[in-house]
Amino acid sequence: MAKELTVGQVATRSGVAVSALHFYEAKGLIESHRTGGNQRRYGGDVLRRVAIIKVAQEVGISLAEIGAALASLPGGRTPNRDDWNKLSQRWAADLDRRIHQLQKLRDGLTDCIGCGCLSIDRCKLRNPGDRLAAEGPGPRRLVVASRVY
Amino acid sequence: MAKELTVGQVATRSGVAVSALHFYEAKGLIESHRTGGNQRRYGGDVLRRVAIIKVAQEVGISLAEIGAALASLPGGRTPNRDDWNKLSQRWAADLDRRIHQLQKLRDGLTDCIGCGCLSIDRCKLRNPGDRLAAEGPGPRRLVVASRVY
DNA sequence: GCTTGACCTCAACTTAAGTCGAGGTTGTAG
DNA sequence: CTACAACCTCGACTTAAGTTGAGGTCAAGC
Repeated sequence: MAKELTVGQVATRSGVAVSALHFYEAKGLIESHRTGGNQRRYGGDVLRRVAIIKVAQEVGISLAEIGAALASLPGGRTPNRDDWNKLSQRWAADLDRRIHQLQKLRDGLTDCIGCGCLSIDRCKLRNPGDRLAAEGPGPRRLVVASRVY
Repeated sequence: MAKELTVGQVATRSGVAVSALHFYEAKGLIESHRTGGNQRRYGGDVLRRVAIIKVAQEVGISLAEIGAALASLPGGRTPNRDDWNKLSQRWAADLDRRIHQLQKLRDGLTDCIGCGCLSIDRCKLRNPGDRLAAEGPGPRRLVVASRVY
């Protein structure tokens, strides 16, 4: 049997703070069972889960989305190569979309250099149709949320 | 003389909420003078300023950075074509950097598809050297802030 | 001259992703 | 068997970019 890990061990091995692990657990992203003295013990699979969480975060995916993705893994078991495949592909596609959106914005910005058109309605960047260009998991997730919901 | 605008008028014309305009003013991004009855009145230039703020935000630039950029405009005057030029170029360069970072991440993700290597230290995505790949004004500005400062 | 809608300030709340600290318990090395 | 490190919970705090609401004032049309 793989040895059980304490929070501290998971923290040092994964490079994530203990408080963050507590937090992930509260959010249902990872799980543990408890010792008689109410201390957490983790199976070795938690390291891979945390690794996935971190990678996904770097890719710009929110914990909520990560949680949903992890929860959607059949049976809630430790993700295997195939599961990871699916997540990777999904997230790579996400990333692609965001890259394209940013490229569109960049092109618009380049076009606008020197045009001084910002207050004019026809400017690409100010065109409402293109306004959703920066949508998706981006810097303004909060703003988007508060605007939309 | 260009007619003065009320907050409400600026709000409808710019598509930004009144509360957001108050907020921008508190942050020093826009200015107004007051009527005898303490109500805000704006010059027409505020519309262009707000337009610039929105575009910059869509590009992923924080209000703090936008404020700094606007404040750096010589004399605090209404930005003219040349000023806009400089800002555009700066922001386009920013955007470029972020696009490249995301592309690096995407490539890493693609390489990893099916490799099942997440728990292995040599994985590109888990390599500490590449960890800063998602740095910069991105989705995790907050996270970065709370980690770094 | 009064009513109604737009405006004012200020404080509290929101979201995400945690961190920090207080006050108390557990587990292990010596 | 005791000291001390590591663990526990819970609540408050952080940042960004605003929104919401209370309580009060202003301006414009009739």
